Amino acid sequence: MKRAGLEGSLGFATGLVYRRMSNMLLHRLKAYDITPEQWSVLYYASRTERLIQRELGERAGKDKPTTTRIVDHLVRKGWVARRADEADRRAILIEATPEGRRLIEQTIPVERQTMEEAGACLTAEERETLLDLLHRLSRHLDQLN
Amino acid sequence: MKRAGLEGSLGFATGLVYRRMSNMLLHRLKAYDITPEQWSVLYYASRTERLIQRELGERAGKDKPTTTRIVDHLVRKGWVARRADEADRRAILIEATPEGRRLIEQTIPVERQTMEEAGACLTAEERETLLDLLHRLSRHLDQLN
DNA sequence: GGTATATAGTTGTCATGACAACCAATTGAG
DNA sequence: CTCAATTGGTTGTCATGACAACTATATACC
Repeated sequence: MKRAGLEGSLGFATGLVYRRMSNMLLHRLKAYDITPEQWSVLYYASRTERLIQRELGERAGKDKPTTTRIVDHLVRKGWVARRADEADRRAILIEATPEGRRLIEQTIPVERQTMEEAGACLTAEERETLLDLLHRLSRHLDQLN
Repeated sequence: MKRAGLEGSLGFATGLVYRRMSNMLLHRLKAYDITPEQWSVLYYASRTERLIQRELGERAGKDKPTTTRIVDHLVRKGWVARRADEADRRAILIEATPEGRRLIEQTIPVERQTMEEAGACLTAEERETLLDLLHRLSRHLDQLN
């Protein structure tokens, strides 16, 4: 199919969709004073015990400096705590506080609902297809480095 | 299908793919001293005559402040010029310079090739499907505002 | 054991993107 | 015509993300 401008570019198309989705979620989360990126980090922090900062960042898809700064924000807001790792003194264990856990439980439905509405123009099957294609791309791009 | 963590979230998946693709292109364009976002704006500037800054930003999917700043960079590098619009004295016409046009012609194959490699894990048909789903999402999200 | 290398984290700088506040010019309603 | 609202653009602030440089600790190799 012939497309005008950059509409045929995968990078351009994913960027547009990502920014719009992220923005939509930003507004829905505004009442909770948390950004989508902070939310994803707090989410993973709340799901796992004994997670060091590097692992947390990797799961959330963030690099080291970004992880440091997002965790800084979460600490300042009282949603996670940094704790020494006695086994490896370079490492820092990140733990969600009770307030952080409460916030995540409250907002999981907000995230779900937002993604639901964002994807409402697609059938359930199309959404599955899209997720599958994105996951394959993601893994492929990870390997290219 | 059951997925761990945020893998089932469309926002998380598109964000991951977008960042990785954008990063890949950033490296490929490094030799030309242009970022992917600047590239997309210069691309549209080079495709159309008599484009005012707002229109340019809209096509490239940027808001007003972002457009101002990206155009600032492009002007500093000598790839576009700002020109008064006699019909509307609020508006500014953006025009790609010959150097800007030369750069875009040189780098269009770089962008194409990069997206080609990025999408190499998908069949041509899957790529079409993906683009179609993304375009539909993009339009849908635009309407939600 | 001692040195080179790798790993975990922090900090600084820059580009992008979101938002709000602002200026100037244009449009529209009366 | 006049004043209010809209439109085009800029600037400031903050969060995110990329990169490089740096510190401190751990691991590997001789």
